[in-house]
Amino acid sequence: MLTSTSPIDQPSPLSSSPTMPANKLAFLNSSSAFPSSQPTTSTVTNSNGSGANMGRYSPSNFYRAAAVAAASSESNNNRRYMPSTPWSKSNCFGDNFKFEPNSLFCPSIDDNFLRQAEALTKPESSSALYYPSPFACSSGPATVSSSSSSSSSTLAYPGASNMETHLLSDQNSHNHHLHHNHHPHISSDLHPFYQHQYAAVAHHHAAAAAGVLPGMVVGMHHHGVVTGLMPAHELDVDPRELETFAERFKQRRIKLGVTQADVGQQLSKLKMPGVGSLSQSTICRFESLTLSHNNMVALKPVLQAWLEFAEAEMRQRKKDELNGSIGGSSGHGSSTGSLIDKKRKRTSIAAQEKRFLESCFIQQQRPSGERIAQIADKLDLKKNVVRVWFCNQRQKNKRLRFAAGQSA
DNA sequence: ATGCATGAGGC
DNA sequence: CCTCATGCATA
Repeated sequence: MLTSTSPIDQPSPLSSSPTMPANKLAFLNSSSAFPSSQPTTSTVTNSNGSGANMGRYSPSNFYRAAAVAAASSESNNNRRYMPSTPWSKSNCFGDNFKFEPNSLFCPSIDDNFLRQAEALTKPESSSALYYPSPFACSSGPATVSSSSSSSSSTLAYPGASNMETHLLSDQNSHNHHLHHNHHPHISSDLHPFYQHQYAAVAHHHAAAAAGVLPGMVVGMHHHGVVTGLMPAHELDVDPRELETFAERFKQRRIKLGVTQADVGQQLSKLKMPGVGSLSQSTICRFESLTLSHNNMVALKPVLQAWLEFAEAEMRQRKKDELNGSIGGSSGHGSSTGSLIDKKRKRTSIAAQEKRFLESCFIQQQRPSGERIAQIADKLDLKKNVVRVWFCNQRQKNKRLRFAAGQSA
């Protein structure tokens, strides 16, 4: 009763063809008997109460508008947006670029699809054909085994080694010039494959002339997201500026002795219209520039406001102390820890499965529901898990990397 | 810092 | 069922 089944959790119509789970993973077991052939969190029993008091934001049209506008802006070719509108379902490139001639007629093609993905997961097979990346075949098979830690999924691709990812950032002409080494892994987050896609997508489709003009102030809001104070033209925001700000923000934040989580919480104190609190995750992502451009742009003024607020506060405090005023007054303590919280469990997809998924992704970034079901079936994962994985993968793929080719 | 997840809004 | 912003949970 209490457990509300997640709405997206569908019974997967395709699973009507019960296949033996044992067979499904045969390809995985063949080479190495991996400990847990199943996701560590076998079932997503959670259903989480979606935090009764958790304010959850939703995307605003605001962002969208900007994204679309970005798509039509020639001066911003370097932005890696994926304008949702233009290529939502069928796009000439980037999305479904699988070159199967008659994939719709042959029933065995699907099988072929999975076989391909399977092949790609095997170190021996250098089917680099499916890697549009220039580095695709630069380094041999090897690397796959290094992903045993299951945490570095993005590097798990066959042939995606540190060296390559390094090259990758170079290709982007994005050499962390000013900022130092704090996040060595950030620039190596994207697989060459992804980069390529982006490059390809970036230059076309200016056709979708957005109805959003730079300068128009979309004051609309739905529930409580950041609304009124965003610059009406995100497009004018230079990625370099964001990068600089993010870096500086982090430094000053640290100087203030405030954690990312603190920032998130204190944000609500600002009482900015439509601005509540944010999570540590978001602050972290902001600082590391791992949010979408629009998201960065939207959050920047908010965080900037906080920064100024916090610094002003600190100055004030220091002043007070110098005046020999009454200090302290930072008492607090009562915090009842509710242990009866129902925690949501995170499914952990094993490295092997991830590799398979990644291979599938290479063939098709937006697999159909049926395909997803097949994959899920093969990996013995819930369809929804696979679906979400693809969604996240796409999103990750789209994730911004600022300062790329911003030399002009 | 990041993987898997939720949910709103949109086709 | 997608995208996008965002968060919990965790490595």
